[in-house]
Amino acid sequence: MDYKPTLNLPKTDFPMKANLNQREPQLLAQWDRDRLYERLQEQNRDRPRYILHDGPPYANGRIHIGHALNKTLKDFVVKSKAMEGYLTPYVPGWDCHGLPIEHQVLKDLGPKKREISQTEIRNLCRDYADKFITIQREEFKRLGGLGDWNRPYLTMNPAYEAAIVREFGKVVATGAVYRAKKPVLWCPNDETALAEAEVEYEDHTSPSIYVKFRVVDARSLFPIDNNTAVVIWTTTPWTLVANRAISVHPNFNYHLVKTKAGNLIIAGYLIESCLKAFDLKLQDVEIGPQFSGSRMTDPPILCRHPWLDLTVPVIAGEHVTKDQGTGCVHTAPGHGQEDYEVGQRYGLEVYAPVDAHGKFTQETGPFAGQKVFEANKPIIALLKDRGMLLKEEAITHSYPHCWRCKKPVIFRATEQWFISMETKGLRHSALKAIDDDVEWIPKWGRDRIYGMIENRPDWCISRQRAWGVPIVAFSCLDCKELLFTPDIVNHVAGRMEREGGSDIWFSKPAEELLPKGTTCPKCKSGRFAKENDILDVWFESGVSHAAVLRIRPELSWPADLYLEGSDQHRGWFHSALLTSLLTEGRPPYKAVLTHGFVVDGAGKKMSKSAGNVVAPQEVIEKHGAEILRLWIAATDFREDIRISQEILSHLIEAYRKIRNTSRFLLGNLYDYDPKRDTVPDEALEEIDRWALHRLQGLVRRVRRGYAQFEFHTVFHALNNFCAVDLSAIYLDILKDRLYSDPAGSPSRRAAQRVLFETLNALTRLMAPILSFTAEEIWNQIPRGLRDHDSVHLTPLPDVREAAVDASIEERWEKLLTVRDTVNKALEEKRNEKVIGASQEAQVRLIAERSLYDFLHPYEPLLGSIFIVAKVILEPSKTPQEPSGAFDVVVTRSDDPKCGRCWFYRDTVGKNPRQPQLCARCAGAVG
RNA sequence: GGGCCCAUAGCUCAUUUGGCAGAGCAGACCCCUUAUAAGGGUCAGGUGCCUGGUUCGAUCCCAGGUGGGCCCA
Repeated sequence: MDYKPTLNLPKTDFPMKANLNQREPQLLAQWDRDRLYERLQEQNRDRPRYILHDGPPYANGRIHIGHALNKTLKDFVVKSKAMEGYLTPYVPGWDCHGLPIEHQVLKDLGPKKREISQTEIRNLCRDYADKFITIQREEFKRLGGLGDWNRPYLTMNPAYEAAIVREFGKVVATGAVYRAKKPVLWCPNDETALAEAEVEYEDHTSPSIYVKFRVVDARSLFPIDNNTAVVIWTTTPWTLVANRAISVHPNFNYHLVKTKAGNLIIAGYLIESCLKAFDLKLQDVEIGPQFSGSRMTDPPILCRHPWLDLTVPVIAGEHVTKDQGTGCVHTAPGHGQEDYEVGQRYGLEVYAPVDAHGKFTQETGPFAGQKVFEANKPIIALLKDRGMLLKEEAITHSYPHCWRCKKPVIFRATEQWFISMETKGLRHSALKAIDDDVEWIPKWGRDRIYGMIENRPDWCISRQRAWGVPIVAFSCLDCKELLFTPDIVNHVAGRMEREGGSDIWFSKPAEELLPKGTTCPKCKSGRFAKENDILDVWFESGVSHAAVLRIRPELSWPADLYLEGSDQHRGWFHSALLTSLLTEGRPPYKAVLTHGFVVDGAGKKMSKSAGNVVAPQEVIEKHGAEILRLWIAATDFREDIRISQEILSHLIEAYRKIRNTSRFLLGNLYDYDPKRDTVPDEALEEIDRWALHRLQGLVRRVRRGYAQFEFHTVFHALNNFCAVDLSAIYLDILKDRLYSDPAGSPSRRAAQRVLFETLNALTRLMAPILSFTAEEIWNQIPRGLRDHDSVHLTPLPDVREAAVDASIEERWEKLLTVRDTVNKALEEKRNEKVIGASQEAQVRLIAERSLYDFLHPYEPLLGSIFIVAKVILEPSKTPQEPSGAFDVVVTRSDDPKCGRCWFYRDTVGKNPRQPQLCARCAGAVG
């Protein structure tokens, strides 16, 4: 006879197979339809706020795995904080302006780009950004993140643009903004400045020359004569026109080398290679006194420019290298980035006598009007003439070229806008704020940003581009006076806000933008020119704390948390900190959490060329966003995070374990109604209380994990709890009671009570991470048994102190150790084919006295704990055994097998009405 | 080349500060077929990146190196 129908086997609609890629969109639709985000805000509106401020991704391209990582981590924070009882408005944003979009638009336009206006280009850029915001928004939503996706902040919105201008105005009002000349990459062919991203490095042949700078004052460091010189090496002879110094490395040693070509100052490391270049042999020269670079610069040795009537100092520069040249570096602050920086430290003139066409200006005398590259020849001839040229040859090296015209570019100093790190003490206040006002998670984030702020140059905030927000400033056409008072800036900002954004700056003349009747404070003229530059996009996103946190009523300032990749120590954390300190006097965030980068299974960075890129869309398509979320949760994100097929397949396994465990819980609650069936505490067996105790431990660990943003501990705790405490121990032992005891018996109801509490807690604990699955489970709990429609509206479970029992933990640790040994003995007999299922086994436990005394009260339960037919407990007769020692003897049970519960029982057949059943089952069948 | 960081079983990670290296998953083998494209059990797995140093003792502290990541040059 088949007794299966008489058992209380699990029943549930919750499918074993997740089919996540189909089910997830349904859940997303449910959340959308139920306005889950809005309801969560409404429900928690009187709670304290927790503001996670979203760093705006760039509105360009599809999302990659790094985006998925970042947005999902943010969702973990938002959901867990909401469930901790905070009001958690989350407003996603996009960074819309900037070069990459402008590039792409110009590239798509092709030759037509020369025919259309700046406003038209800006419109195309806006369309482009809009398109990708739409795409990215859908891709982000697909990840399951909760937020105000319908009302994101966009840096190109008129209100945001106005806020940018107002913040710029505030910064101007502090007096920290100034204009100065700075070298930028310049394409003489296209007559435009280029950003670093706009240059391509190509091989280029340049003249390589060694030039003597005659020493005029050696500061008594060494004797000099007319033929004593510092030797420099350069591949851009034309920049010698703008030479203002010679840099040496303070830590290098330099020698005076006496040769027939003169007494030459060269770094020790480089003497050999230089002599070779000069066709000199070591035995032909005399190596004179040596001295460190720092001695040469303090006080500075003075040299004579090779042809100009100019004295140039020797200065210290860390950028000097020992792999090429002479260790003495020609320095032209107007024509090189490092030259500029070192020049700033010494107050050198930023001299760049080159026009937009790349031609020398009038002040260069004989070279005026010549293109700089063409001027190399006459300059070399001049050096040779004056006996200052030691060597000339051609060299092929990597050199920046314009991405558009493919021609070599130059460095050329132009007027730029800066925010000073010093005049208003910005550097100092930033460093202090980093230490005093911000929590950096992990802690080394502090060191990283501190070092950057400590060393960074002034912030160059101007760009010569079309797609951005203008630097709102005017200059008097008559007297060149600069006009950018806070009042004027705010006036323009107001108009931008009301009149469709920053386009009006580009479409209207200066007089229409200024307040009516504005005159030059200096010369009273009424004719003005607009500034042409736009703001660095880092300034735009940097002020989001003002443009978003200060503006949106549901948000507040400062943010509790900024959460981005570790590259943002240089980026958004940095720009937000500086702007906020200038305008608010304190940082815009209380804490900064950083995550690492996604790398492949071997720990290598992902790149198209390496072919190791994992696309989030593909993972979602194949396995579901839930698996992606689980991957993110499983890894310690503070370090680099690996992803590979292998890693994903392990997570899929872990997911199945959690899912199936939940399914088992659900399946055994089909006939349970807590209102009707809850048994009192006394009805719980000790193992039930052990399970509840363990559950409290899980709650404690998981809550701590969320509180400390250590999601991987949450994952591991959930995984271990499901796999070990539940699946391998408690649920395995419980099956007999659940299936075979009468459906309404107190023993079964006690088990169900535990399962219900466990399911409820487990589902909520997993909800911030396994958001889809938790909701799917929640949907399966009968409506009357849950106080919220969505699991995401519930609080995290609290540790129920009444269920915490350390003594149970201790006792069961011992019992489970005995169980392990019994399992080993069972396995031995299984391999000897004595038994198959453990229900066939009879176990004789011969225990040392103290263990015997401990086990004795459990004797009737041991069979169920070990899931065997029968346990016979005996005290050991061997004297003086170590405490806890015991023997296990496993035999096959002599009793018959119950046809219903499959245990071997001596009560089988005792009931004549049910001859195939054990006493318990006979009673249950009735 | 510089700053910051990382390196423990095939994978993901280990409970508070130096004290005999642990989980889960994967693997191999076995059981069950009443969570069933599920469930249970047993076993095997580590020169804790390398080399030195401090210490009674180091995976944990220090120095150097190797490999990797981010940022900068």
